Amino acid sequence: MRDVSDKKRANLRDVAKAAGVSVATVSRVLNTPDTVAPKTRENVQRVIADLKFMPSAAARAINSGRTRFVGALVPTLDNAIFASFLSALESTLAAQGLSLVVSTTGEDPQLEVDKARSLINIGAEGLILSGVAHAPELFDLIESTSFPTLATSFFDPEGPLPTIGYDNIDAAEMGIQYLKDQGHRKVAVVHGPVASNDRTRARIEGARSVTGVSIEFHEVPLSFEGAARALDQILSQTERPTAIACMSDVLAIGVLQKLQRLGMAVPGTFSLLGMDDLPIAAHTFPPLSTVHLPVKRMGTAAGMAIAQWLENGTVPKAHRLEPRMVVRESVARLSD
Amino acid sequence: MRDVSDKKRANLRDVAKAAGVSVATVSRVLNTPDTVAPKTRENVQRVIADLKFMPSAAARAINSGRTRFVGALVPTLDNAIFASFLSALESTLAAQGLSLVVSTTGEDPQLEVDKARSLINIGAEGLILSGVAHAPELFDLIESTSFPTLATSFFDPEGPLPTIGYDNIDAAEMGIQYLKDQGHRKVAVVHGPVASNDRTRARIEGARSVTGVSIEFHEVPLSFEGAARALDQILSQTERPTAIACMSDVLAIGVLQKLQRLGMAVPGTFSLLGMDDLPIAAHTFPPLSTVHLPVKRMGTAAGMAIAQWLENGTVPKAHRLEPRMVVRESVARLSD
DNA sequence: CATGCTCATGTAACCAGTTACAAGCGTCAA
DNA sequence: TTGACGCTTGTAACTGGTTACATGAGCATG
Repeated sequence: MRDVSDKKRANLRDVAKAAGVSVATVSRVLNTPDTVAPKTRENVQRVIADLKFMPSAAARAINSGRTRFVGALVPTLDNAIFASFLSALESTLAAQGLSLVVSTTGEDPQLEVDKARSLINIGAEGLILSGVAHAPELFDLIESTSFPTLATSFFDPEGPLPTIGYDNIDAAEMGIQYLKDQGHRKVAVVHGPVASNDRTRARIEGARSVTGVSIEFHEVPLSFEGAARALDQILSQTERPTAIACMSDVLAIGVLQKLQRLGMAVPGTFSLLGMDDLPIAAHTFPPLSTVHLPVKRMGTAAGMAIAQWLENGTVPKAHRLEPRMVVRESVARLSD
Repeated sequence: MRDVSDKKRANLRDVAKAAGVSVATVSRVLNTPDTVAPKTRENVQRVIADLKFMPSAAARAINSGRTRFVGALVPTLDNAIFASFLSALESTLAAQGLSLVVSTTGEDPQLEVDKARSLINIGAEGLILSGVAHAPELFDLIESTSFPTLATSFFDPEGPLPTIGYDNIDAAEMGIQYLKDQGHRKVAVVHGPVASNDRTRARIEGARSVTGVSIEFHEVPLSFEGAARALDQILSQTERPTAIACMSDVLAIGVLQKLQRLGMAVPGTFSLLGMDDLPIAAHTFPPLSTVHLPVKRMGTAAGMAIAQWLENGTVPKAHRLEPRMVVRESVARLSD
């Protein structure tokens, strides 16, 4: 009998009674310890320890209006690029006393809206979106509640939301321009699904913007299998490109492995360019030349920005992170 | 002026007033709509929509005692094996109406305790641990509060916590036994840090348990760089092994890439075996033979188990998932 | 026409905290 | 001795929901 009642988590009143003080005093010991007399304080603290009392976060939240957690929406965790981003984001938030709730959307705008709504419902104080052609309903939701929301993985100073990210057009242009500088005039671009993915669309636009290079586009699922399929398409053509530019390292690595299996040399037969700069890119054979996207810094910046926003109400300005061309050994210099 | 007051999120009382009903009726419309007269219900629902009312999760939690989220502690998000696990876990939880709060511990037992405490503090209903030599304090914390906690990434029917995972001893044994069956008698085992990582220790034990094979161990950081370093060690020896068994695919891929860079054939010069079966393992060149660890199923199982636990109070039984030898092309059959 | 029942709704207590305000107490100066 | 002040503590209202219980209307039945 006693055991059962003992099981229930102790609350403020229990502590107050056991310590022979009022609930206010206990609350003060927790929040403003220096306003209570040392003797009382120590007594209360002992009782708290004895009863293993933990204040209910929900009850606190109801008063302060602060839940101290933010939600992040990412398309998937299965691509290292997002995992890497979240990893940096989580550490940064943790250092600010905030927790991170993760939801995956699978690039589905409707699912994104639902999950966003759900995150807000359960009390997230802010939202961090990443890289999806967000459904208009989502903007309505965010705007109507003026909910602290940050968009990442792209940069757009004009957009309705503050963005922290890189310019995907630039990134792709930088990669293709590099290929051009190395003498490539015919390039195959391999990219993931375009539907409901504005980052990919921007990259295509960036690739197109480079003049003097003839480009063909291959849209495939964003996976190793997809990459292999793209390569099949490329090989089946009569007039082959000299370089393959992949809009994601996952695709580049898929292409690379398939080429090796076919016994085709990189950069001998094809030059190969990636984008993202996943950790593995430095360790492939040959090491992959790729456009580095600063996702770690993006995670840190997003974490800091949202923390500031929640703490001081300072709405972050759009924050642009520069992609960087990382030259390794997968692209050959073509002499004319 | 009006704008400012409009900004405040509407609450139950506001809705009740605007709809000309009592708070109880509004609450009923939300929770048990069929106990409210259709006319009233529709009226209230319209007002709710007008005011964009969203019930506060905190206030609900305070009554029901349920926050509807669970915490997961993983060493890192930068290894695909954990990201993959979390991905499955998150989908499963979402389907059960639960959210997932992610914390990373970097294999640091003290940090794990801190983060666990913090997760419980902020109201997590359950905890999912994975693969770390958990500090004794953590057990005290969990046991003293009989907090719903699940351990994953290993299997131990005797342990203090319900476990859902594979037997790491078995997994390693299976891999080394396979090498033995293929005629290998001298094997280099490459593994990550042993300190505060009981899974790695178990794998070493499993490798040792195979008789008739001479094994040397190489402990390195769990990264591509670490793998390269291990290979350097192996190559510097006078009597080289015929096979390299890596206790993680990350290491295996690191070794593979380094071997390629050195122009050494796999499985010609060395046979190579991995563990985890990351998606990329099927796409390396040559495709990597590896011990498949069912992390996706583990994520799903853990999600279901904790949901059941919270819903019905059914404490899950230890749940064993079988590793599986995946034979691809990186291990050569040695004739005697 | 009175009684009993069901159905819809309202009142108020309750959850576990925070906090404005009041009050008790001791100390010191006038 | 009295009043002012500061320090510590307690009372009770408040946060935003849920829900036990009470109330009252509408209808069928005796």
